[in-house]
Amino acid sequence: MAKHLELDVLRTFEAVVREGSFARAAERMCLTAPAISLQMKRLDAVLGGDVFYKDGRGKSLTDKGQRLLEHARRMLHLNDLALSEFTQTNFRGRVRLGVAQDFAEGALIMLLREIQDAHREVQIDLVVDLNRRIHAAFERGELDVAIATSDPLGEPLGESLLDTELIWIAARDFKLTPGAPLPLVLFPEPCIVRDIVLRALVEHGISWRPACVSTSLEGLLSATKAGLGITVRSPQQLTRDLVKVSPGLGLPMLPDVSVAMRINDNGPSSQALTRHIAELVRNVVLVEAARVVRPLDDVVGHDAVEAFSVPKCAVKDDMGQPIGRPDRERMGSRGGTAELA
Amino acid sequence: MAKHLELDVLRTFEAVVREGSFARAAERMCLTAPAISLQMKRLDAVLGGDVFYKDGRGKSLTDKGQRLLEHARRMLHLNDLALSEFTQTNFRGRVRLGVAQDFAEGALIMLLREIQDAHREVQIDLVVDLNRRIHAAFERGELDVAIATSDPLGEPLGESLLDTELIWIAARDFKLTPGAPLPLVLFPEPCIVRDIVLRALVEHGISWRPACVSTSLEGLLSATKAGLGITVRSPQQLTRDLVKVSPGLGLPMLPDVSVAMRINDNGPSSQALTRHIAELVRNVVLVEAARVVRPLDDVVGHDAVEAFSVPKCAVKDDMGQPIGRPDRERMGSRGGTAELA
DNA sequence: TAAAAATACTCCATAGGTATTTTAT
DNA sequence: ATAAAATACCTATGGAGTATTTTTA
Repeated sequence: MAKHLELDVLRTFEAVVREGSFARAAERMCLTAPAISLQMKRLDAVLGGDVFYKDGRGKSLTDKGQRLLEHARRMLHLNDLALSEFTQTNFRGRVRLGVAQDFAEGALIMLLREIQDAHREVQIDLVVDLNRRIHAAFERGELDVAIATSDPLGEPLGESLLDTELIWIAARDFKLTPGAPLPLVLFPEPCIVRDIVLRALVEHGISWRPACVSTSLEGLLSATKAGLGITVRSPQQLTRDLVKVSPGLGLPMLPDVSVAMRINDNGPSSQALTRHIAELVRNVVLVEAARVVRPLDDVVGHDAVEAFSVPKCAVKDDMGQPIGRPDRERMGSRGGTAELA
Repeated sequence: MAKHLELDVLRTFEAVVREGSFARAAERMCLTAPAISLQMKRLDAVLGGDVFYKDGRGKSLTDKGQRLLEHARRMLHLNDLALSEFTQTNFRGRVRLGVAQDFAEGALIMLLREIQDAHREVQIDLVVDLNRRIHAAFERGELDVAIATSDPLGEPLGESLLDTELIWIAARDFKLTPGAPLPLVLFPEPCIVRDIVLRALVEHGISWRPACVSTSLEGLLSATKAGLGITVRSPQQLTRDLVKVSPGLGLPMLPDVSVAMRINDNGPSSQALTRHIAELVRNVVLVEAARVVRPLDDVVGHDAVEAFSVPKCAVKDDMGQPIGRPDRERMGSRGGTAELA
């Protein structure tokens, strides 16, 4: 009656996207290249084709494939969670997890709670802090797993999980006073996003003032919601009240930032446990990144016409080359195709 | 590396629980009984045993099995959603769906939106109303699919999806005035829950007054939150502010109610489409029913000690016999075992 | 021409069917 | 005694490997 996707195939699929090539995916999955090829063919067949399209020597994801990826990640995450809960791997020990505030939200917290419930012998120490502080703590060996935005000026560190847009965000009813310095709602130093924003403003010769500086994301969002100023975050922070500022207002475009995951296998924590927790956290971050609030709301701006679309989230491979590249062919409501190889 | 659950096995597992027997599950799954037996054995093996325990001639779910069921339902739901989205079954047509207000919440609405997005040729007409009105509309042939609480006095109608507790709910800071008539927050007539509550109060000789009557669930909850009175709903309505009233206060225990799903195959809508939508909706209702807000909050009461546990949700089979029966052996944090056959 | 993916072909692991035994009411 | 599940055994499907061909930068 009901058909089923096979989770191994979906796992391979995810690996293919992550690795950016069948061959490397094969290695990761401990399979041969032809096996990968066949699995992807089967997957394509089950879904009625149009998951990949030929793109030179390699293949790329169609829009359909992109959406499949989201489903696949969700299903794999559930699978991993379930198996983690049931398989008595008598995990025990402590894992020190550091995340930037943007990630310390519902889903991650719930994951940690579920882990706590399932593995009473596991203790997870969560540190939530600014990106740079997370990186610093990791480098001091105080963290086993770190999730934080990469500094665009420095070397790419750890595994790049995804690229996220940075967008200007304001309260729905926020009115910009032309001529006056731009009222900004910011994290204090040392903050990567802050640096990016200020650099962009300086480049464009836009004057600004710190309307609100808060160490907590909560505080930032509240202040923005209250109309104290405008802020810059990833599109995931958009809500019913907090909307994207129209590009028409002349604010500078901001570069994408890369979210990285760093793992320290050699720390005092058990390697297996660390990796396991890291994988679960990685899943949750990727799944959440795809979760999109799709309000058909207007953006803030003078004309306030352009409803915003979904966040552009490009997956990158190990080499740092973007293998998801939206806005291409088959542009659907969710974004474009994603190049694979 | 990573192990995987097989979705066909999980589907079988779900069928076994739903049907209450390997043999009937075999029929539903178009397999033979030994095949079911083996699949369940494999499942058990992957999870390290303890999914079933022998219970007379049949088998019953352990607590672990019960939790597995929740995971299984989520995964199957995602699978069905994904396939529904991708498999161009060129579904087209209209389905008229009626649900009681308690189910017209986030998850169901989101499901409908996803269906809309994926199948632009499908139109779903959603009717939200009181349980009895939903039943009545279904019987008048105005609905293709109906989800509503069964009237405990009448015949069981349709497929019973689950049994839910009814509990007394009040605002966290609500203070009951001893001696005064009980201030109730209720739906107006004709309402099944209302009848149950009033009948119970009459039986116990407790006087009451209609502190608030609203046709909208939203209104009910707001009024309760505001402390206008106490209300009766399923435990899923519990939130941070709305907590369970301690049994110590002497309010009568209320019977479980059964939530039924009724499908009209022969209506003007396409049979395949109707069944398909019905299955998706069924999934979502079951998955949501398991979703538990587990605040470690106190209940309202004089002593306010007993933190409430998870809702008791027993799955029933076609014959109306409860096959999930909590509070038995191996009582875990989530409930007890569930008898199968 | 060199890389990556697709194809051809073989093999074997295993899931499911039929037949039978075990178990519990 | 009967209904249900477990076991034994067999068969066949199909997934993965090795070897080879095709593709394209």
